[in-house]
This record gives sequence, structure tokens and C-alpha cells, in this order.
Amino acid sequence: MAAGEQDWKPGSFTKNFSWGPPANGLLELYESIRIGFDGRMEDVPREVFRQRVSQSGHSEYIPINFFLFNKSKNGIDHLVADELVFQALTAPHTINFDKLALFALNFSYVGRWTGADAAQRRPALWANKYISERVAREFGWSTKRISANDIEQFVETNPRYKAKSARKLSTNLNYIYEIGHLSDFSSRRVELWWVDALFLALDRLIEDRELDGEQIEPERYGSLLTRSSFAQVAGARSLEKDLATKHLVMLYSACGGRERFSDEHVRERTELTIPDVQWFAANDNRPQGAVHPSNPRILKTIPRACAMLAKYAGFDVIDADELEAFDLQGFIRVHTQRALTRLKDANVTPTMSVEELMRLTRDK
DNA sequence: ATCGATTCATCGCCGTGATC
DNA sequence: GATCACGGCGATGAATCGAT
Repeated sequence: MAAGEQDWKPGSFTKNFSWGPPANGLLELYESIRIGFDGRMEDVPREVFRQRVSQSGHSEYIPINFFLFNKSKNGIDHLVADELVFQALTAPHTINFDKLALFALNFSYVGRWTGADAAQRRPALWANKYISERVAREFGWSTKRISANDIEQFVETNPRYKAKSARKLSTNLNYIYEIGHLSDFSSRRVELWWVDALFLALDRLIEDRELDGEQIEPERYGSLLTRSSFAQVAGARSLEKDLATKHLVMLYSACGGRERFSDEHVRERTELTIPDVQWFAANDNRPQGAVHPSNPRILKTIPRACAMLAKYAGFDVIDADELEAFDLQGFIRVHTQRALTRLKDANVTPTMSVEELMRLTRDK
């Protein structure tokens, strides 16, 4: 397995996907996922997905071989319902989805299926390395310097690249980066797509380890993420992102990792973690938002059932209606006001030490 | 184990539209 | 109006499947 796994092969990426008008971004992918999963957050047999998608007149190979995660369940190939699928099924199509999808492509963990060769488990290492080595390290996320020619030059000069030509792959990759707004990756702020990407990365890393029969304990989620290329390919780095990472990994494990999409698991987990909680089976299946009190930009959409677990992990939960019109500035205002009131109530005096002050503001 | 059928990755050609 | 780059399309041959 060793040799072939490191090879860079274009795979179906030289085949075009019919993205439609550039202004659509990755809408075609978004729709393919919705059709392929038939709107349900459950793993779907690869064969069923393919049939649904090809019947609807969309191409299949690019979604299933580059953007989604494959694994065998009871001997049948399945596509895994993970964070990317969750976003496609529960949120309208926006550039947030496109950027999350670009992350998935660049992160490049798509699992295994029958007939796939070893290299296909990481099908776009050329993109992964182009981003981490050239765009991040050399260009410092100055994305204007990305071009089909530059990609071609990068790929062609790498000894790991195994194909006759690199032109088609390069123009296709550059095209996707453009319509999917890779340029926004230069932001150092914590943004919605980045938060989702972190969850997606953990979903994929954990699944990938599982393919080799390795179960990752929740305590190791953080280091699993750190050792991966997540931080290199998820846009420009910053202290804000580093700080947010800790909170989000905690939220991820609090909600049960990949089990967060199973209401049954979440229910059991909630009853186990918070014994005296009242469980409500909600009719509303729109997701909710978990916001971290330290920074309202740390906003993660989660399955409705996870609300209690998110609160337990120290997040505030906002409802679907609120979420749709989430006003970041307003949220900050309200929270600052509350914090000031708390300080006043706590009789803050000018003679307090920094430590005392910190203790007061840190509570909850 | 064999061999035709099917699926797949790769490549090159073509029409289109942009540019000078 | 010549040239070029683009993505779409489909030909090609290799890999794999599955019926026997």
C-alpha cells in the first residue's frame, strides 16, 4: 500500500463537471448532494446515490470521489452523512457552502470503496499541497497569485505527480477556486464556513482512522486535528482561530462527534450527561446555533437535538428564527451590556486586581 | 479460471468566446 | 479575423466485475 498511497493522480478531476454559469458557484454540487441523499441525514449506499444523481442529469464522479466520504458498511459501499452533507441539507446554498466544499476538496480525505486504488483515498493531494505549500507558505494567502499556470507548474515539477498531462487538472482546479471564492480564505477572522470546516475535518479524520480499525478517543480529537493539515488549508492563521479551535473541539465532542446527527444517540447522551434535564422531541428540524460567550463569531449550526449538550459545554444556544437573522453586532452589544451589569452587581471596585477581574468576567 | 460486459481514468478534439 | 484558452464532450483503452 505504501507506494501508491503517496502518488498524486488526477482521477476523474480531468473530467469536467458542468458547473453551469460561474455565478452559481458550486450550486451543482450542493444540489447533487441533496438529491443523492434524498434530503436525509443518513449514510446512503454509493450505488443509490449514483443512481439518483445521474438520473437527475448531474455528473456523479466529482462529488463522490472528491467531495464526499466513502466507507464500506456490511460489505456495501456507502457515502457518509457528515458535516458537508449537513450543510447542504439544512442550509440554503450560499458561498458558505462553496467554501466549505472547497475545504473538503483541499483537505482531501474521501475514504475507500470497492474498486478504488490506494491513491484515491487522498484523491487531491496535489490540491492539498498546492494550498499548504504554495498558497499558504509561499504566497501567505495572497490568493491573487493563484493561476492555472502556477498550479500546472507546481504540480508538474513534483515527482509524485503521476499523469501525462497537468493542464486539464490545473485549469479545472483554478476554475473551481474562482467560482467557489477561495480568495476569501485569506481572512483571519473566524467565519461560518471555517467553523463548519473544523467539524468536517474532525468527521473525516475520525472516519479515516476508523478505516484502519483505529478508534479515536474524544480526548485525542484536538491532537488529531492539530497533526492534520487542517490549519494549513483552512485559510490564513490567526490567534482568534487558534483560540476558537479549543472551544469548537470541545463542542464537537460534547455533541458526540459524528453521532451528533443521530437523535437517538444525542438523547441518550443528554440523559447521561445531564440527568435531570427534560427531553423534548421537537417537531422543528431546523438546526440551531451554538455561540461561544467569549466570541460571538464562534457560531456553529448544530442539530436541534444537541442544544442541551451545547449549553452544557458552555455555549449559548440561539434558535433557528434568530439564527436566520443573526445580527453579530447586536449580539455583541447585548452581551457587553450583560457583562457590564454583572460587573456592577458584583461590586467591581477600582482597586481590584487583574486576577479578580478576570475571575468575575470568566464565569459561566 | 475465463471472458465479455461494465465502469472508470485519462486524454485530445471541438465549439465558443475573449483578446489583440 | 487570427489566435488562444476555456470547459464540454466523448473516444480510448485499462481495470474490474460478474456470470458461467
